[in-house]
Amino acid sequence: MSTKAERTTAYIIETVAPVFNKHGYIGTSMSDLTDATNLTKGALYGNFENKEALALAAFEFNRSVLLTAIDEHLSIEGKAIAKIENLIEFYKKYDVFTMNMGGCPILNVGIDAQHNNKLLAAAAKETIKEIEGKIALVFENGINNAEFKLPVSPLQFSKQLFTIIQGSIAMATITKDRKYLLNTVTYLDVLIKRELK
Amino acid sequence: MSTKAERTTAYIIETVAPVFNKHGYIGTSMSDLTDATNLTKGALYGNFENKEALALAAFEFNRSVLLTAIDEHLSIEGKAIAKIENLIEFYKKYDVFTMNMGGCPILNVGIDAQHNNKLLAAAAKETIKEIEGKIALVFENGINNAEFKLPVSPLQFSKQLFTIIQGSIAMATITKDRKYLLNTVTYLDVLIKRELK
DNA sequence: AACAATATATACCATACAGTATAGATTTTT
DNA sequence: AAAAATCTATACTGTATGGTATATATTGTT
Repeated sequence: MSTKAERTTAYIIETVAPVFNKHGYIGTSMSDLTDATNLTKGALYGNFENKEALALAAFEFNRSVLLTAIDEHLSIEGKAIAKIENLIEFYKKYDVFTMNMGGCPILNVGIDAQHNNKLLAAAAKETIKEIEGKIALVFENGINNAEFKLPVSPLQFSKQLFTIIQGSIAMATITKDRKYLLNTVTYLDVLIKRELK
Repeated sequence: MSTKAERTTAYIIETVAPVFNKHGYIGTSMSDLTDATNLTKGALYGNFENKEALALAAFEFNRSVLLTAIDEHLSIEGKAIAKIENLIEFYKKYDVFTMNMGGCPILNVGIDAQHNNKLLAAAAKETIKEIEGKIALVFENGINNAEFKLPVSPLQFSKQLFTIIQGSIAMATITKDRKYLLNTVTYLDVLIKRELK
């Protein structure tokens, strides 16, 4: 069983994660965090070196939740196309999924941290690479199993797929209109079926 | 001719615009602005009511520059398809275009202001609507002139086009890799030619 | 149960923040 | 060129910021 301190650290991270994700690195103050956690500064600074370490742990937490969900949707039994379709279905409800974490962590941190925190910005960039790689792997398997052919390399196709997904997330976020997710991602489904021959 | 005060106000706006666009509403301090403008707080508060008014004027400025460029690219002589292609060509070099303003104002402000400033968030949302409308109008003209048919309504098609564009902007921004712009927007060109029948 | 180790609360830094009052400088108008 | 109007610099609020020192509580260990 985990020690009390470990549980406190975990509690801080998961409580603080949506606050950072919503208000950004600079937009989140230490008192926002003491308010959210009902802990004092002493507790926070006892478990984390500084605000930056807290923000990094918070992003790492959201990132992990997201990557786990993506892995789950890509690892269902069946053909590669089914896996991709399953992932697209996941992104159709992405707004609901990211509700608790306060929006898409990649987009929020990636944009917010761009000129405010190098480590966070690098972490967001790295997460994109990771997801693209996971999707590319599925395409690669599909090709190797003679399921389909692609007009471009698996990684390139994966990048373009994820770009469109991230576009629909950005638009849905900024306009607060989930139709962007539904429509664009539905369109994606049609597109992929046409492209994979 | 414009008065001195008007010129100062204009100077403040254009100087302050990229600072706000890069560092966000909360991430930008009044001393950042006095540094950038080489003016004192007295000058800034003499020309603007408060920080929020400055941020709104700054966004309005960037938005206007962007909309003017879009208008220009959509109003060339020729068929609707040529206009759309011209717009896509513009977005291929969007990173260069937005360099001076510190990145895409719609994306930056739209994400940054989401949980930090309602007026700015609303302004970003409104700008998206405006651009979508402009693009939709071109599609509408193309249909009316019997240039092509669309699988969905002009506005819907415009929304999907702009979503993909904004996706490539988001990805290029977060990963600091302009290939996302080049590749995705090139892909868009192929896609449109196939879709417009 | 007692002790050592650790975690948290409190009180406190120095600094930075948005915003203001006002005096002095600069425009604009006459 | 003088007067009125306007703009800008300076000095100053009160508050909030991230971070720290230390005393007190709470754990984990024997």
